Amino acid sequence: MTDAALAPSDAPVAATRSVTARALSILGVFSMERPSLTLSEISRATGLPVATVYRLAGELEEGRFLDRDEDGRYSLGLYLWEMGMLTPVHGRLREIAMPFLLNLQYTCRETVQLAVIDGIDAIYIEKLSMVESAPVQSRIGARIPLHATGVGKALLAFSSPTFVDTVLGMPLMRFTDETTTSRHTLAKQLAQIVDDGYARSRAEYLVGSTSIAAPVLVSGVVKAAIGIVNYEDTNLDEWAPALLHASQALGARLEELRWGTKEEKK
Amino acid sequence: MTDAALAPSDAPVAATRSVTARALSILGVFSMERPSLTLSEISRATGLPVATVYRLAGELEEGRFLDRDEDGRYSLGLYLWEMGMLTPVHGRLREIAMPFLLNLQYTCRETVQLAVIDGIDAIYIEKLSMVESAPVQSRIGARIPLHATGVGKALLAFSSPTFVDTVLGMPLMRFTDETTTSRHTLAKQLAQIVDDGYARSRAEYLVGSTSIAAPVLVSGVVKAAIGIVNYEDTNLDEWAPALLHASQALGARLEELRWGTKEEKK
DNA sequence: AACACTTTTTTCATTGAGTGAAAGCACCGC
DNA sequence: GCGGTGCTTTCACTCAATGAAAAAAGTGTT
Repeated sequence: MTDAALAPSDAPVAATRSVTARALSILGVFSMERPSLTLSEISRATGLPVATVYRLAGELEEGRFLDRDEDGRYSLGLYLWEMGMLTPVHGRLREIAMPFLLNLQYTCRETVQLAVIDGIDAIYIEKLSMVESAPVQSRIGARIPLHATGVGKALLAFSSPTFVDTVLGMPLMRFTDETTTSRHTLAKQLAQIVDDGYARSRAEYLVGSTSIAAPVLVSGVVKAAIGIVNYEDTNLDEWAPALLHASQALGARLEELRWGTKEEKK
Repeated sequence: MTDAALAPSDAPVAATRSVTARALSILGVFSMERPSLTLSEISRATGLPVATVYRLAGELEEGRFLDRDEDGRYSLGLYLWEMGMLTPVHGRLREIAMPFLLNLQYTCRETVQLAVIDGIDAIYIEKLSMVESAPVQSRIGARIPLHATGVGKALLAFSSPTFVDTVLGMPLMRFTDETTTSRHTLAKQLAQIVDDGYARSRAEYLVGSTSIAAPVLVSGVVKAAIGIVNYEDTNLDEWAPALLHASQALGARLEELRWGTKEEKK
């Protein structure tokens, strides 16, 4: 990505008038690709005048939301990470899921992942891998399409019909030759997944990657999905029983812990 | 914690005049103990007028920094978690450390933890446990004293003399009967730890918990510490070789990856 | 070492975004 | 129906945020 991509013309972004929104938009310009930025880069990326960014970034730094290294480059602060750890996805889901994921990982020794739905994407909440295999696409925090991965399809298959319709109503992006882009085929696959209890995916999102994934159901609604992936294109079905056991056990545990959460209204 | 603890009188907190600082202070009132709050609770906790909190929280919600459930309660938003994942501790440390931690966990099957220094505390960055053993004190994101835990002492022992002096200069809080509170004794322990290459701790912070921990050195400076803990008071020294292997391998890996970081200036 | 260029920091007069008291609603429990 | 509490909206006032501009500090080129 060149600097030109951040030219003011490309950034009608923060046409917002409110101070708060401006400050938040500063935090928003950091990304996996650009984990640290200079003052003027932020200014260009947000479309805000340097002087304004200077002041706001200063306040964010004061609040420990931003760090500034000796070169003057800004990066997201540790405090932000600490807050992330207070978030429900972490405290109420990842924390509780961890022992189940570890046990599963221990059993099959493949990469294990946990994902949830956010908007019309899936997000990886956790990924346990004993090797440094990490293709960028499957980093923790990464957003991935619901129609083209194991966990995605597991999440979708057990979602409400109206939500499925919404997703099927949108263009199904193609990522590889194997990506399912036909609504009809996908619908059939989803039905099959419900039948089987788990989803399979081969090279639909990333060439060479294979996965199986099962939903985590709490009182009948999908809260997450657990997946097993590898990047060697070997068959994973032998692990289906272990996967199902883990996802069901986690679901049961979450149900047990539903200390007064009234989320079933949804 | 009663609600009285949040009474206005206790909260001269946000005497700040700046809008940004006010908005950020709203995020700051969420904690492990209070992961979700109502509008008026936030108002009391921050000392800001309800109307102000109403507006600011509304903007934070718009920016997806806060979530609001159907009951109107606010909680920290998923976006905040996503940002946490972009933070250096996650992307540059945890991500890289994970395979090493998993391998260690796989070897010894005890709880494995990763911690770094922040200010004069240690912070747990990761904790891998196959059982739901989690005492609140050792949650990921929790701050713990440098003088009273395995990872803490490992971090401290390999820190710069000036930093050690700073920490020894502060009151060493007592947590259990076993906590080392004498500067002199602690200094001797630290020297011993440097000699041994790893730290030991028994019930110094939490009764019944035992741990060993080794520093992760990158170009000779401590960047983190890896620890093995259990809560059954059994001896862990048998795992010292595996622990040292993991921490050294991680250190080497981090050194290898230091793509242009000029942190050695420090 | 002087020059052209970029980035960061500081200043300051101007103004409109943020403010919060107060009133209006909504929702309890009694 | 009636106090009590919490959430939302309004609005006149004002002070904090603004950003152009100048100064300062750095970076690279000839």
